[in-house]
Amino acid sequence: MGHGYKYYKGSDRKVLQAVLRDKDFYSTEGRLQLLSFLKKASAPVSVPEVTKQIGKNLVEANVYRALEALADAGVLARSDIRRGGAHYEYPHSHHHHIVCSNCGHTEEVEDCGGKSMERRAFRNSESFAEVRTHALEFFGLCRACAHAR
Amino acid sequence: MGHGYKYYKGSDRKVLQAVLRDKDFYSTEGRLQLLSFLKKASAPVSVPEVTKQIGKNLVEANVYRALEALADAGVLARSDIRRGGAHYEYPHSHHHHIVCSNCGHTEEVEDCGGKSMERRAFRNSESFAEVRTHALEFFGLCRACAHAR
DNA sequence: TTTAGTGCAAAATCTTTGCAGGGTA
DNA sequence: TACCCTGCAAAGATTTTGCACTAAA
Repeated sequence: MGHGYKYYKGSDRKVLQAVLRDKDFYSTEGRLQLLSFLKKASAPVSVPEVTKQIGKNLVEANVYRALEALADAGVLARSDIRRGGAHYEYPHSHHHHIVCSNCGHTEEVEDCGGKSMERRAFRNSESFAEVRTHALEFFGLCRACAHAR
Repeated sequence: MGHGYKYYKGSDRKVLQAVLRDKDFYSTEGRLQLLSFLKKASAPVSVPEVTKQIGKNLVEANVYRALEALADAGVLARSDIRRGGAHYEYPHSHHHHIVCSNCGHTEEVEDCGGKSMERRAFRNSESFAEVRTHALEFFGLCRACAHAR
């Protein structure tokens, strides 16, 4: 069995181009900007945020289309973080998040044994042909918000 | 340590009234209808869906307020299920869902060792004072959609 | 040249907010 | 009575859609 990733050589831009081609996406300027931006971001970002930060080169409607497609293809990870809509991030590693219910502060959580959970969920399911992915989020109170009570 | 639930005697309505009072909510007609509806539902439901189904007795703005408050108090469970906004359900038991990415078909998944995951996430976190809950969803393809390819 | 991606504009959905009046403890 | 809850109305945020045009393969 393979190792599950590809070794891309070259500059960041070329890496991202290769990622896109590998998934049968046209390698366009807009998508390269999106991926590049998300690759540098340190937390999941919402569509309006991405759009605003990148500037006028991209239209919001299209960012929705692009990020959703990239997430469906597994190039990006989507998390529903209970703060106004879907958030996306570049999955440097497989992980999840703890989110402060009060202020939205986010911290990464290392892997949870996700693949084995997926396998178990699939085995016990009655009507599913495959399980492709999962989403896991923890919610609580960060120390700052806990103090402010 | 306790067993984590209360034994309520009496009719459904009285049970729900007790649940509400127990959490310091006023026991109002609107909330009783919401809880009663969700208790019978077989899958997580969105706010617009609940509102439409229950009828004119409730205003959407209020359903948002009520369900969010009840979820925060632990009376309901919220799942962000990648289908247009938050969904709520009456937690007959602690469980999660597998959702078909194609058609939205939903099936329940038994518990995942959630409490121990929460404890582990909390222990490894750097800036959190507590972890209260978690959300976990699996995504895949149901058999019907897999065949239709 | 064939197919996919994009900008633009409009609409549909989902959600929040403020406030005055009515219900619950 | 005191406080919470609700309806109403309005605004804000998020997301989807159609279509003509452009860019990538």
